[in-house]
Amino acid sequence: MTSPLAFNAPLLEQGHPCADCAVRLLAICGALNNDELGELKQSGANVAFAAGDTITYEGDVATHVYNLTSGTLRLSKLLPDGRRQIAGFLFPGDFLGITMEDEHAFTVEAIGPATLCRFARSRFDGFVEAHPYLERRLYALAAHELAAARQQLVLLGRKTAAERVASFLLMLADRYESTLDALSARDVILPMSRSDIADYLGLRIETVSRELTALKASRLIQLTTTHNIRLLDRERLELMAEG
Amino acid sequence: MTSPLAFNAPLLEQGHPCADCAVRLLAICGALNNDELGELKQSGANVAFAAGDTITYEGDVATHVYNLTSGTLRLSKLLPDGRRQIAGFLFPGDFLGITMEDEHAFTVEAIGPATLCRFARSRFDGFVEAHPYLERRLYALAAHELAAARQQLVLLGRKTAAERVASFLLMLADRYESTLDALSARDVILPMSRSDIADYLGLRIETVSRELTALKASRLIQLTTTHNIRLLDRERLELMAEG
DNA sequence: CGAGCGATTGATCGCCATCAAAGTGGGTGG
DNA sequence: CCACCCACTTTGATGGCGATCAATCGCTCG
Repeated sequence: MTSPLAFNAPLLEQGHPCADCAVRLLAICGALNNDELGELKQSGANVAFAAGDTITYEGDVATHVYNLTSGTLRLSKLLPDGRRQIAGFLFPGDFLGITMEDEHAFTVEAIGPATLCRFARSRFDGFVEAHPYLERRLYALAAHELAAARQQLVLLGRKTAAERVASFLLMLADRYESTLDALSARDVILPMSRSDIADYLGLRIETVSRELTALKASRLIQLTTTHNIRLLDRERLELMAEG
Repeated sequence: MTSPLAFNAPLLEQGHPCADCAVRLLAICGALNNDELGELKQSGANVAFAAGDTITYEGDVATHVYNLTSGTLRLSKLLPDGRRQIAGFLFPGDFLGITMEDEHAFTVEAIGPATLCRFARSRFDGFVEAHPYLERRLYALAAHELAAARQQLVLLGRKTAAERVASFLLMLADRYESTLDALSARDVILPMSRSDIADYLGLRIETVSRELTALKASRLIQLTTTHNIRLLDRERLELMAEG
């Protein structure tokens, strides 16, 4: 899971190809000025995916990098017998393609309809080389993702089911909080299914469901709909998340 | 867990401060020529730690970066009630300091006696800025660590105790295999205690011990000493590691 | 209105944790 | 040099959390 790490950037003139991009100030584009953005855009293309579509397969050659402009993605890995672990979710503004390997280490799928800004890896690499601060930005993104992944190691290695679910809700809330178009940090939208949550938290869907029910019974959350949760007592939720 | 990612580099003249460094070709130093290495070395200092010493505390301000020259380190994080998760181990040649945050996210401790090459973060950052390919190298390191951490997520989220222990032994073997001074990929040295292994694998020490005993009984490994294991059937071990 | 899928709730099972005790080995002091 | 000590490891007995198996609910869409 990543945070948008928003940047300040000047407004674009009308007609610029990125002028109406919702995530222009996030991810890597926020570090670029108009001219650079135009230059980069020339080698990019908008691509759309439907719910459930696969963007990249684990093991495939990594020919492109992407910026997620709308929707939510999941990064997952399968064991031979079908057990699945979701390594993280990507939200609008997130960059997809931090790797030095030739092959994708994870399968990336669209949870709902999603649009991405795609660049050929070769051209992107060349562009990065010509813009050193982009390199630094990519490094910062990688370092940030690394910290998040290691935090998730603590969750998977040592937390109870209740702690995992509480942590997950707070993570999502923080994520929305740091995003520009957040309604409120209290109202968390879960774009993913219970199955996705379970595979992210190292649990089964029944356990996720039970823990959510328990949180509701304790008046810590309110299940507005299946995919909308209101945090009623953030403080107690934080205590619960950390054991 | 990281791999050394060795580089080719010219021999140093006698008297160079890094001439007798065992890990000069690994980590980030391998990407530098003599003059650059000398320049970097001027701002660095060798520091030694004893078994159990803490190099950095979780939450402390990150004032330095390090290159591990000898020994093994563990990166760990504690929950308020004392539960511990080890996020990874560092081996000679590994770089310590991939972060964009001001504070250390993890506690780093020496498992046995260890020596490190230390640099003030401010000076190191300046040096990196002046040497763009170092920046790229750091990015590659971060990407590599990220891939390793995400692989560990699969282990912690979805693997059984037996699979975790088998995976761990193979990871260590791969690690030694890619290191120059490896005796043989069959003979794995475990510098860390059973407690460290358990906290890395999300298990208890009793379970680690039991699984090692079981592997021995199945003739998959041989416990030369408590901290030396010989892999007798790598193929079956690999099957076991992946479920 | 009915079909079908995802989510919830309930009952039972099993893996690994926990509690407990014995074994082992390395280091120190007599 | 040896005996003791202490920490680490191994082995054994039992228990609990979350998985598994199973049934029902409820929403969405034809």
